[in-house]
Amino acid sequence: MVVHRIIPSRISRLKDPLTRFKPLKTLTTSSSPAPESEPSSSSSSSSSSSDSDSFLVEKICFSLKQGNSNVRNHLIRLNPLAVVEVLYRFRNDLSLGQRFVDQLGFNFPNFKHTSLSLSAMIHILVRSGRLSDAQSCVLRMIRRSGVSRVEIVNSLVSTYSNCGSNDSVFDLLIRTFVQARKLREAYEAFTLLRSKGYTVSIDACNALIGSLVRIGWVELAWGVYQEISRSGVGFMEEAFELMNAMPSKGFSPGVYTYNTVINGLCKHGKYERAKEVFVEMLRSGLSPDSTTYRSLLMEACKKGDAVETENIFSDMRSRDIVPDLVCFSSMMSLFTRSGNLDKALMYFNSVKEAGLIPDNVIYTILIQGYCRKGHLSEAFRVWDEMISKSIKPTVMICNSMIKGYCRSGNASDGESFLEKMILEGFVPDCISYNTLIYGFVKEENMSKAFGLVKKMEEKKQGGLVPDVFTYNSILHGFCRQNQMKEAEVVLRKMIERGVNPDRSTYTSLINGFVSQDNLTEAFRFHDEMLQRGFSPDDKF
DNA sequence: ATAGGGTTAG
Repeated sequence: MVVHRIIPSRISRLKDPLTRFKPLKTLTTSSSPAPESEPSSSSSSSSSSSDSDSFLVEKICFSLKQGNSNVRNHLIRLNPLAVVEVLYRFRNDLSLGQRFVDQLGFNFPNFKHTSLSLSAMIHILVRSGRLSDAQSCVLRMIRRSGVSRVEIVNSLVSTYSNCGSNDSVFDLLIRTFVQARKLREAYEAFTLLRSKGYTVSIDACNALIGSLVRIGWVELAWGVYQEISRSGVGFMEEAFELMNAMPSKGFSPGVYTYNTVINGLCKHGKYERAKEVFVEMLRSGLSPDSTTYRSLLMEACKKGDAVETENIFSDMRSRDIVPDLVCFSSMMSLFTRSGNLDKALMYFNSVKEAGLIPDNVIYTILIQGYCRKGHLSEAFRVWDEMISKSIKPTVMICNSMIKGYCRSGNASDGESFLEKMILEGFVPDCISYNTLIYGFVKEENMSKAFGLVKKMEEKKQGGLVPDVFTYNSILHGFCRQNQMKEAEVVLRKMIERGVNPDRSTYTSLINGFVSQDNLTEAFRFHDEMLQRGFSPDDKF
């Protein structure tokens, strides 16, 4: 059985840099270092490499090479420039470089580093593969007050070759900025590095682009993207290399980057730009995947552009990319919104042809489409099919059916439907009742409407609280029947109950008074509406 | 340690 002893080099490999850089009480000698005995940059600051400094550097290097693990006595007189000097000496011996860094951090956690000394340590740690330790140095560097991005980048760059470093140091810098949510800084550092001819890996760029896109700084993300694509061959080579290196992951970094940018541009309504990037993607020889197409397709749907949507869709099919349920539901929603139910039904059938199983959202959209037009029998056909596939009707679907009854002028059948569903265990919500209430109001059946308001408040029906939609429906009903006194009572009641009137409330009131030729009252409510911060309806 | 979601009321 082997007993492992804890030796200094083991301590130095402890994962958490903070514990390592903190002096351990049990290990520090009784003569703990007084603050004034700690090395400081001010003590011998002026000369960059005085004779005493270079002598000190020699002594430290010698001691470390001899395997003398405790060079604490020498380190006491150390200044940041000497740190840099020592690390330059060890550029070809990473284990000694690490030992020095660890000794320094272990004995003097409060050493007053400069950007240069931290940079040198970062290079050594990155080369040694100790990324989390390197990252804590980066954090230390970027958190030092009054340090500009230019200084940070310059420090890393000026110590770069003497430390025998490589560009993955810059990846770490960018990633650290990104993780610290300092995206402006990350972007500036990226730009600076690129202007100096250094590269940042595709991965780090993607992390930056993704974060920029997420907070809406699509312009900056676009800038990073352009810089990547402008740098051309090198980057693309790297992309393809990576792609070949990890086929098991199943995605290509090039496609990934484009998808991030395209999706971000779509999300922020910059569809035309997204299309430009898409074209650029095709030109660079990459194949768009379902994510690429979904971003474009969904944005085209949201815009209500049916022609564009169908172009994207057929383009996608021509590449044998199978659209998923989200693509289909987006398209069906587009066509039901514009009243083109034939098209919606066509895509509903395509769902099955594509080998997908329609879910409740797909059924909702189709049922809703029919119900909005009052085509109850079609809606029921779809409903029956849904039930036969053992998909349970959701509140939303039931509400759509209620809407369908009301649209076809049959609010009381809608109420029967609701009651039947309640018996089957369905739990209605405010929208269920509000839809029905508005249906009765349109049929000028105010007593039924009132009855439902009472009903929705009953505990056994769910104990729902009437909201602004409920009150607006009732108030609207009174206004249409020229019962303006009653309408005002409703207004007062809703305010009293803490439900704020909205633009629709005032529109009903104003319209009611106008149709009675009572312009004084109409203007009074018009002013009140403006006072409450609602802009007037287009009608005025 | 990297992108990504669809459906309801006046």
